[in-house]
Amino acid sequence: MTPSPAPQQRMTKQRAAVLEALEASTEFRSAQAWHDRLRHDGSTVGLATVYRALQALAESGDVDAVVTDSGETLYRRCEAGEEHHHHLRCRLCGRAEDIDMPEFERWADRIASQHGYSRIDHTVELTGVCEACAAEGRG
Amino acid sequence: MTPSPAPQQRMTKQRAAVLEALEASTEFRSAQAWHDRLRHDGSTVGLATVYRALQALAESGDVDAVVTDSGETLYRRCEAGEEHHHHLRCRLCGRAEDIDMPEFERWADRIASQHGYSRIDHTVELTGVCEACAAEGRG
DNA sequence: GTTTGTGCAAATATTTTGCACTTGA
DNA sequence: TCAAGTGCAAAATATTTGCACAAAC
Repeated sequence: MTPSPAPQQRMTKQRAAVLEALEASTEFRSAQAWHDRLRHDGSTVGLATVYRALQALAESGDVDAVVTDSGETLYRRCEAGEEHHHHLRCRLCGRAEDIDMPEFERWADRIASQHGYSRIDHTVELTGVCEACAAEGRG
Repeated sequence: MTPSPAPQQRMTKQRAAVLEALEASTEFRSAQAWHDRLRHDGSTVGLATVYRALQALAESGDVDAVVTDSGETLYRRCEAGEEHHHHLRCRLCGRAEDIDMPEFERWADRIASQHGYSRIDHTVELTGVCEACAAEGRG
């Protein structure tokens, strides 16, 4: 019965580095990719630590996490205190736009109740090819 | 430059068993779960074969595949020749309903073009707790 | 000083692949 | 016949965990 009111997170050098990396980009990247980037930037942080940090941040809502079709989990920093929102992500370069869809939220709730479902959650991911990537003829 | 016009699939005992299992349920299950069920039902089919079969079926559009938050891929039979559709899935028992959302498709395309994205694809997964599970007070 | 975080390596979990053998069309 | 399918075991990929040590508060 330990109360643990709000699991305090200590600000370590490693965690700061992860946050800094997240701040420096708006792209969704896998834990491994963030780790690579950190190592390239001179950090000696361990892979497991990056996983643990991203996990903690995702749990506290400070980063967005999405799962790709291949089962990889991608992370991206989340605008502070932002409302629940969705993403339009370029599947080639990882760039992502935030999009709002208030109509959808209402619609989802309605459909769910019609089918007798409660405690609804939803995942919406739009992926495509952004203008820059399309211009380069990639893909 | 082999033409390979339409990759013919042979109907083997194993593949038939997989299809039969899929037909007997409307729930989303992981490849491993389908394999377990097949073994329980007396089949001696191998795990790799189940993976290969589900993969082939998903590719040909005969089964629906979704990826969970934890990265597992779930499969379910797909109504023959059905249009693109989405699911409302119970995260406790795996039951799922098919839902239609023509408005959403149009809306997604519009949003995407507004941001300059092309070749749009989307993932929409609604999850919740179905009436039966809620009644049992699970979760 | 005690609790939380870290690095490493080993463990897990899921899915894929190489290969010799079998089988459906 | 013979290309496609299968089983097994090993590989690949992605992530988690145990543990001794270090650092934060």
